[in-house]
Amino acid sequence: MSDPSRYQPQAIEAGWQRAWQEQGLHDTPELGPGEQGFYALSMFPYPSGNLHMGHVRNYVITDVVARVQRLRGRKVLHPMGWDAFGLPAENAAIERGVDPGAWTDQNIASMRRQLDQLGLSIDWDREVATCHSSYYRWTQWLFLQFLDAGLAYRKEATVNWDPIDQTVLANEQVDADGRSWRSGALVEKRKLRQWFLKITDYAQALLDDLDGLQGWPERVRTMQANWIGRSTGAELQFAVVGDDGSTTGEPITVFTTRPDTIFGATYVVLAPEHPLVPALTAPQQRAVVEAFCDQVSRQSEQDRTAEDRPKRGVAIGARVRNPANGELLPIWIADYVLAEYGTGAVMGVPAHDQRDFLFARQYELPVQQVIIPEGSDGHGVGDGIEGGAWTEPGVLIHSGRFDGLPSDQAKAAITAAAAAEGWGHERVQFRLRDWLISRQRYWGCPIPVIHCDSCGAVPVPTEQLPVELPRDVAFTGKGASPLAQLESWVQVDCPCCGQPARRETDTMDTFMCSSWYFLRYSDPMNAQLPFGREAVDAWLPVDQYVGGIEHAILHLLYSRFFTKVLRDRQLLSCGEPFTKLLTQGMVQGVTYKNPNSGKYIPPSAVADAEDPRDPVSGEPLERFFEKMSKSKHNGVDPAQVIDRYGADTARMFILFKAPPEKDLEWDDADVEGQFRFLQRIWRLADAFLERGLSLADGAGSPDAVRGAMATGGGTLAPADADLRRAVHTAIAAISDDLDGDYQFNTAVSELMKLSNAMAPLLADCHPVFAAEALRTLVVLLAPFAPHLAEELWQKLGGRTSAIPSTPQACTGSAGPRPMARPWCATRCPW
RNA sequence: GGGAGCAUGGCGGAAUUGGUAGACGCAGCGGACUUAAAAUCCGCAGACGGCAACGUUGUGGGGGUUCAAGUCCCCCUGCUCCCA
Repeated sequence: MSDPSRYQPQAIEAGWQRAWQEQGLHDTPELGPGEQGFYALSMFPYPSGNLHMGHVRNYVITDVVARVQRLRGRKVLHPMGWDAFGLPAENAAIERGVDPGAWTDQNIASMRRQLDQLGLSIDWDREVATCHSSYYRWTQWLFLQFLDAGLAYRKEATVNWDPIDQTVLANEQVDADGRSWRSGALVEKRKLRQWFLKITDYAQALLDDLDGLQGWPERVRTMQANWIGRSTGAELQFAVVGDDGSTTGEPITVFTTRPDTIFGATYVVLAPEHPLVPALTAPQQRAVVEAFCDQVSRQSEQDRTAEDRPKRGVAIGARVRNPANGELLPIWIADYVLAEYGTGAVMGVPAHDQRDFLFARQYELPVQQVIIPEGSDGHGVGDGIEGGAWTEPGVLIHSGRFDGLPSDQAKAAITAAAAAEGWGHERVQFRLRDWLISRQRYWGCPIPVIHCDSCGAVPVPTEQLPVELPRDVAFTGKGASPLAQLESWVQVDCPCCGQPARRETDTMDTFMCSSWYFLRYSDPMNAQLPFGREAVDAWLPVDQYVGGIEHAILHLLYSRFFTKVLRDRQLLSCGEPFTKLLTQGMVQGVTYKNPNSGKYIPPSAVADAEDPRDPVSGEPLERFFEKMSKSKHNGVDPAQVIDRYGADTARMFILFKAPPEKDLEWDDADVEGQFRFLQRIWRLADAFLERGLSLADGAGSPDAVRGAMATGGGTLAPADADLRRAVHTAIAAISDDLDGDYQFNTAVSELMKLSNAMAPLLADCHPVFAAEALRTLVVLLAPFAPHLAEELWQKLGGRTSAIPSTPQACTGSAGPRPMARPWCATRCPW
């Protein structure tokens, strides 16, 4: 304990963190004209107040990337900030009466303290918090850009309402079970007038540019492509036919991806919300239709469209003419047709669409097969229609002049015929829908719009920004948003006509705030603009983005959309914000579960990990690894790990235990092992010093080694040769592990191999080569365990920081610049 | 149901991309040091057989291509993720 030569991280880490801070070592250097910097970015956290292991893994990975780039001589931007709007602050206000802003600022301060203990090389001068008006005035400014570009609009829509959080949600924020991504509540449908961003205008560009994102994981690109969901099909018009056989009024336009099956249509279905429904409904059907629409409005989208749910519908008592063959078909409305998708109307082809098939069987509608498998002779028509629809492509039958055509040709031919005859045209359809950004909550960025009876929705003039969130509001958790209840804030004069008007009381989806923060970091103090063109173009796109896979669609898609819009507004040059993306795996904790009771047992209550038993009943427990969570009692507190082993051990463990993109199983025994490894390095340095050697005055530098080699005539003693081989093998292997893919786990194992090889050789080898080995080990270690590397560098006689902040800083002869060379070396020419 | 991915010792994971499988670490075992323990150091370690040299076998299962397969191709099983 009192032995000063022992490795005691607690005694050294805080000091180095202070030294880096004081020397401004992690400040972002100015870029010269045309100079290429390196932008390393972690997804910024919500300031919950508690740092968890997932954060630690995220930021350590990015930190290593940033430190390696600095060692290689690049100018690095490595910022951090806070995704600080959101419901937890507002809920704290409702439950405990605290001010959401003050509550958030406290959490930021406390998380900042925890982050600082990790020794991250962050430029805190560029810190942003989305809830500060110095930031959100620009979120509002950008919203007005969207408005000006015609990309923000307001419409009445059936929206997802979260009954727990009392707000609407975007489609992306409702999961496959129809539950809120945040509260987990089953969302309800409500009709409200809401703000949307026209992300669909960029659907094609967002899809096309995925191909260029070769630095992204394949599966993220696939997920985005699926989400955008492009399909080519046709819009076909079915004329409505009156009782006397004449066509009347507006035709019904259906969207289909299978125009080749039009001869198999036996009915047409409208969404219950379709605008033509009231006009077309026959008087005798009106009551039943209205009852049905009312009932559907309470169903979730999932309930309506899932293939395995029963389909329900009613005929509305009107008919259309099939434009392909003139047949009269009944019009139905059904729950499985959605108003928001396509045209809100489909043609029912039960023979070749599974949902149509189930619907037709339910209501005994006719089935007409018009596609047969290729190579079939047409016998057994109707086969395969018994159990379900034949949905594969094939060859057309019962399709008049199109008989015999294969499906793909028939699609084109029928669409062409429709266009020529005026009853349809080709149509590209996207699954992606416009982004609903209104939220009926207080703790968010106010939408800078004023509603005037005579002028309509008027943008707040940019010189009046920010529209500040009022602080003197009452949080009841009931009724409308607190903003809507604050008349003194709501009442305002119209900027257009000066008449009394009312502020928009909705705030923005927090994903708006996080869709451009990476741009603000390039120019965080700018008081005239969200960012200057020069600054943003100098640093963007982000070279390496690191974050969780859970943002594969939401945040990453929205950010790409923002970037493209801002490029088209001439505010920046790049079309994609993130060149390379690393999605790190989860950090999992050891979990004990009683299989009989289903209860989770805290690891601290388990006496014997080899034979885990329920502390109360003595029943044997299941042991496995699962994402850390309070309810499973399997969380590990980063602060406790740092207190016990130091930040360097925590960093090394996280990097070594698994490749970065894979899930990581937190294991205390392995943490112990990492700590032992760092101790061995410490002892290695002690042994070196005990031999009376040092790294002062460039000892062991490439120049010194070259000199010794020349003097020795190029021949090496066996111990010297072995040592040099180990050193340069490690340099090559680690350089390789850090190029392209980040294989931190094998890089750390190479450090271990090097230290294992050095231990028995160091005593016998030539001082120059001993110095070379130790010097290399310390510098190779620096990005991973920066505090220890600094301490050893100083202890061994180095005078300045081992981690140069800028290329200029490493030109001094006493500095470690010569050591930066190992990162470039590939093979040792012995 | 559709799409993608994964499967290697007791465990986490390596394998220059077709070339000595199991690097590195954890756990384990043996030894040194110690009155003892901790710490540290040295050594062993896929499985089976053998005192040993060594032999056989071995990357979820089955088949194939190749001088050579953990790696490439086909089928099967199991798990994970995304979409329905």
